[in-house]
Amino acid sequence: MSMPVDVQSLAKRRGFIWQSAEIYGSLAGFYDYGAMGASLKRRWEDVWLNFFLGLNDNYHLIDSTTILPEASLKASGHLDSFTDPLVECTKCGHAFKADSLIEEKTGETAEELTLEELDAKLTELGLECLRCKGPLDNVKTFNMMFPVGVGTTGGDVAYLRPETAQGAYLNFKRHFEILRRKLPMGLAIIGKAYRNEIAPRQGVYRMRELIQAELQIFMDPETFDDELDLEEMKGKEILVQTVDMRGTSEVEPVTCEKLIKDSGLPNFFVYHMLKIQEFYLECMRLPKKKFRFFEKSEKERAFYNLIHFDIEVDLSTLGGFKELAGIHYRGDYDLSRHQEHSKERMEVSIDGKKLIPHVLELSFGVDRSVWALLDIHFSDERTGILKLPPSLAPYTFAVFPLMKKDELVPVARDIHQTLRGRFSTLFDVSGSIGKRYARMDEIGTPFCITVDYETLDNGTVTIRDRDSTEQKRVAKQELEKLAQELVSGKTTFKDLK
RNA sequence: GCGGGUGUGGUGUAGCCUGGUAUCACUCAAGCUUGCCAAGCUUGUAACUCGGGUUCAAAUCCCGGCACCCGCACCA
Repeated sequence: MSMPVDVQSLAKRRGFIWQSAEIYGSLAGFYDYGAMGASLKRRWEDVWLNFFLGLNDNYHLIDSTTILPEASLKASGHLDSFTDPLVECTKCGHAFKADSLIEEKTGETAEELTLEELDAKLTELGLECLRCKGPLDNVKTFNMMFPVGVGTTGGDVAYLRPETAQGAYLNFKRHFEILRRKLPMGLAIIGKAYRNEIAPRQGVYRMRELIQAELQIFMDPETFDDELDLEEMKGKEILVQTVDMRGTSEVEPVTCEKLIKDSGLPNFFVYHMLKIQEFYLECMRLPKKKFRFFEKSEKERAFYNLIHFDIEVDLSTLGGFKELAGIHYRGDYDLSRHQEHSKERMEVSIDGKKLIPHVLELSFGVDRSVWALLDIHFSDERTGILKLPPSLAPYTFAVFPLMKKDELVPVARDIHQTLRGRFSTLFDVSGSIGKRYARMDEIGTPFCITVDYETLDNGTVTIRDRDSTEQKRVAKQELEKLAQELVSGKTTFKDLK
């Protein structure tokens, strides 16, 4: 009777997310959000901001441009490290990284060579295609950043930002002044970033236009610990796989104390790991066994990261643990580089001590996290349910008259009117009551309020719980207060009489 | 980017080999009905990925674009 249900088709059918520009045949790696998806994403961002800005009074939301001048990206290292010199075989068309070919042959680094030098070197070494022995073409660059022509002649070279982080670094000096020269100082940006992926696949996992939520914490590594309530870490466990633990199949929870002792991680780093874990496990309600920190080895991580852990979640739609976020200790790399290239002083003075602040970066993929919510909370029991936490569901409440009858409909409409101003609420009369419950299950609405004949007698309505389908009766007058408590989590459905 | 496979209403599909009115289910909308978990009845909306070629005639055969899936490569 029921059709097969899966997350992908539900996401399209119910208005969460799908490929952009479908009617013209789309481009790979670009996605649009529908009404449900946009709402879910917005709520995720709100919860994120609330949680991470709440860590310190001196953490703030800012915004910055998505187009950046070339010089700033030269300084950040993206112009060089985001560009790969590629050389194609003229016969079979296979592409190789030119510098790797030379390095493999000679054992010497070829990273510094210009295109012409690479060409000359390839000829000198008589290198040919590794696959078919065909002759190689000239070396070309492939840049992961999207170039933008600025101005009428397009003469000013600029790029779409490959990460939001730079916006915080470029504005560091001004914010430090505005926010009264205190450390730590946190600058959060939620916005688009762009990467011209060669072959984006796996749905929203690798997008060319993506949304990042990043918090750059500028701090003095020697005093940062003093700002934190390190007591919170006592006895708490982190789900982590360090480089040393690779190969073991299970992710072992490790206490914060042990992680600090064994891995030599700074207190402040582990403290923020704990906070990120709390965010995913409690705010997003991910199950423990599907969550882990995954340490990147020196080879795997970006050169500027001193310490780098990915936050990975086990997603059935993507076939295993996938990176959703990262926590990176970037040292003073970014500000030093910008000081060097821009000639602007990034050094600050705190209590007589001069330093270039270090950066702890908390970086989140918003699209990936939203997708993870769908993946994790989707269940095909009944006819498809999204068991989203109430704080994230697109609609928090739905109000129904039991039947399309003149005596029930206006009462239900009244209730909808009183709730809709403060909560995301849907009113629906169409179809049987069961069908309306099922529709709400599919988009994750946690609570349905139904007006029935008993409402006319004694002024009570039923509240139905999405996950258990249980119903409880409450007085109409108490709905608004109760709604507030259910949303905030102060009261759960189980607490109701 | 390379090799292979695939592309049909909103969703999931039949039809393609062997060219001739596009199947079925659910969804959605309207009406009737309905005292609590996708009930029933009636009516309706709605599709061959795009472009070119072959043919009297193309969803079907051929070529190309785009997208998706798998493998390789890529993913600071």
